[in-house]
Amino acid sequence: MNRGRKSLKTPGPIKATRARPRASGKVPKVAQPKKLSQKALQSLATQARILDAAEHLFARRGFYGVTLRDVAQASEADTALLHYHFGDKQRLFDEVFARRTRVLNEERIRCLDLYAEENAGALTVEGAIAAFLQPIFAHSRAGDPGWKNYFKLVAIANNTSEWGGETMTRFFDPVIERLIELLRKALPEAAEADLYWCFEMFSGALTLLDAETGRIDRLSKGACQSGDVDAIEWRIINYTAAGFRSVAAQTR
Amino acid sequence: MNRGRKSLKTPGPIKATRARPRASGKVPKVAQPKKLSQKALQSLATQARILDAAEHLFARRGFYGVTLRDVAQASEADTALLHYHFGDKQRLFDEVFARRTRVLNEERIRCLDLYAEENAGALTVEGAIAAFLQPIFAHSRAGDPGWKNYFKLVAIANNTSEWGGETMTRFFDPVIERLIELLRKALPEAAEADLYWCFEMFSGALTLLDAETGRIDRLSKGACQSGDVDAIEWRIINYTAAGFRSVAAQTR
DNA sequence: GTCTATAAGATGATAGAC
DNA sequence: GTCTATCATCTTATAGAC
Repeated sequence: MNRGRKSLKTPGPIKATRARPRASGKVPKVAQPKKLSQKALQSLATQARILDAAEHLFARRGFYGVTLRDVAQASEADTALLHYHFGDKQRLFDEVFARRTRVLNEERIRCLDLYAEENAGALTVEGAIAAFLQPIFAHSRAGDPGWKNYFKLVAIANNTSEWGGETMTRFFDPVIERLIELLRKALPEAAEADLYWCFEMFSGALTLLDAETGRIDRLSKGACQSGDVDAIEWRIINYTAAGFRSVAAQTR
Repeated sequence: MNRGRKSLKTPGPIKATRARPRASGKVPKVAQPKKLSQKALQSLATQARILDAAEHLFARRGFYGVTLRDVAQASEADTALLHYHFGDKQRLFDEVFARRTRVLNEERIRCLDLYAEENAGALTVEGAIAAFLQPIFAHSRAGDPGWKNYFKLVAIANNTSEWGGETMTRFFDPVIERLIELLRKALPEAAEADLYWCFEMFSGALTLLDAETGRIDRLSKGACQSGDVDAIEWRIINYTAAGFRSVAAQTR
C-alpha cells in the first residue's frame, strides 16, 4: 500500500510526509438540471452509491481504516471505477466530506439569518444556538442513514489532531463566525475569548452526541439512547446557553 | 498487511471482520521494584521508547494511520522488536492506551474520594467536576508531552464510533460511575437521564479541549490558545456546572 | 462507463543468526 | 534482547479491452 501521498502538483519527494485527509476546499460541480443522457444518469447513480458506501465506512474507521477495496465491495463497483470518478482516495474522502457540508452550511446560514432578522434587538443565546442546531436535528429526525454517517465523520474530524482541526477550520469556520456574531450580540458582556472557548466546548459536546458511539447507552444502563433527538435537543440548548451565560458572567 | 485480526482464542475464520483497536481490558504487569539485571533495565527502557513513539503517532493518526514501521523508525527500534515485546499491533495499541489510563483512573478515584470525604453533606457540581478534572490539569501543567499525546488519543477514541464507544466504556466507566454518584448527591432534583446526558456533553467538551487540534487558535484569530490550561480550567468547571444545573432544573 | 489484469510498492508478521 | 532477511498478503493506482 502506498500511503505516501503523491503530490498533485509537485513532482518532488514522493513520500516526504504521510498522506493526510485534506480536503481541497474547492466546490466540485454538482448535478445540473440539464438534459442528461441515460449513461450520465447511471454514472451519477454509481457515484452516489460509491459516496454513500465510502461515507458509511469512513464514518466508522476514519480515513486510514478504509481501503478502496472495502468501498468498492460495499458499493458493488470496481476499484478502477472509484479512480475513474474520483481520482484517488484522498479526493474521494474530500468529496464525501464536502457533499453534505455544502448543504448543511447553506441551511445553517439560512436559519441563522432568519433568526437574526426576526429577532433583531432581542437575540438570546438559546435562540442563536437553536437556529444553528435546527438543520442538524431536522436531518437526524428524518432518519437518513447517510446524514448519520456524515455526522459520525465530522466527530472524528473534529477530534483528530493531525488533520481534523485544519479540516474543521476550512469547512466550517465561516459559518461559525456568523454564529459567534449572534452570540456576541446576545451576550455583550462576554469577553471575546469566552465566546470562543464556550463555542469549543459546545462543539465538542455536539459532535460527540452526533457520533452516536453507543457509550451513553451502556453507561446509563439503558436510561438514555444514543441518537434520541427528543432527549438531546432541549438539553443541549439549555446546557449550552447556561454554560455561555455562566462563563460570561465571570469575566472581569 | 493483515488487518484481519487473528483471534487470540478461536482458530476460526481468519478475516471475518476487520481488525479494530480493541483493548484487552487486562492489566498488564508493570515494572516491579525488584532487582533488575542490566539487560532487563535496557529492555524496559526500550519498551518505554516504543510506547512513547507509538503514543505520539497513534494520537495523531489513529490506529490505522500508523504502521509498525513508523513506530520502529520513530523509536529507533526494529519492527521485530515491537513484536517481541508486544506481540502484535493491536496489543501495542492496547498497552499504549492502558498505560496512562491505569494511572489516571487511580488519581481520579483518589481525588473524588477525598472530595467526597471532606465535603460529605455539602457536595456541589463544581466541586465534583473540579475533583474529577484535577489530575488532567495537573498532568497538562506539568507539560509532559506523553500525557498530551495520551489525551489526544482519548479524544479520538471517544469520538470514533466503531470501537471508541466500547473502548471508553471498558477503560473509563467504573470511574465515571463514581463521578455520577457524587453529581447525583449534589443535584438530587436531577432525573437519572439528565445526569448521563449532561455527562456526555461534558465528556465531549473535555476531550475536544484536550485534543488540542489548534482549531480554536485559528477560529479566534489568536485570542485563545489550544492547551492554555489557565484559560480552560475555570471555564470548563463553570460552564459544566451551569449546564448540569440548568438541565436538572427543567426536569418535570 | 465499466470491467479485467496487473504493476509497483507497502504492511504485519516470523524465522533464525548473534 | 536485538538485528537481518524474508514471506505472504494487501493496497493504491493504471493500462487497455469492451
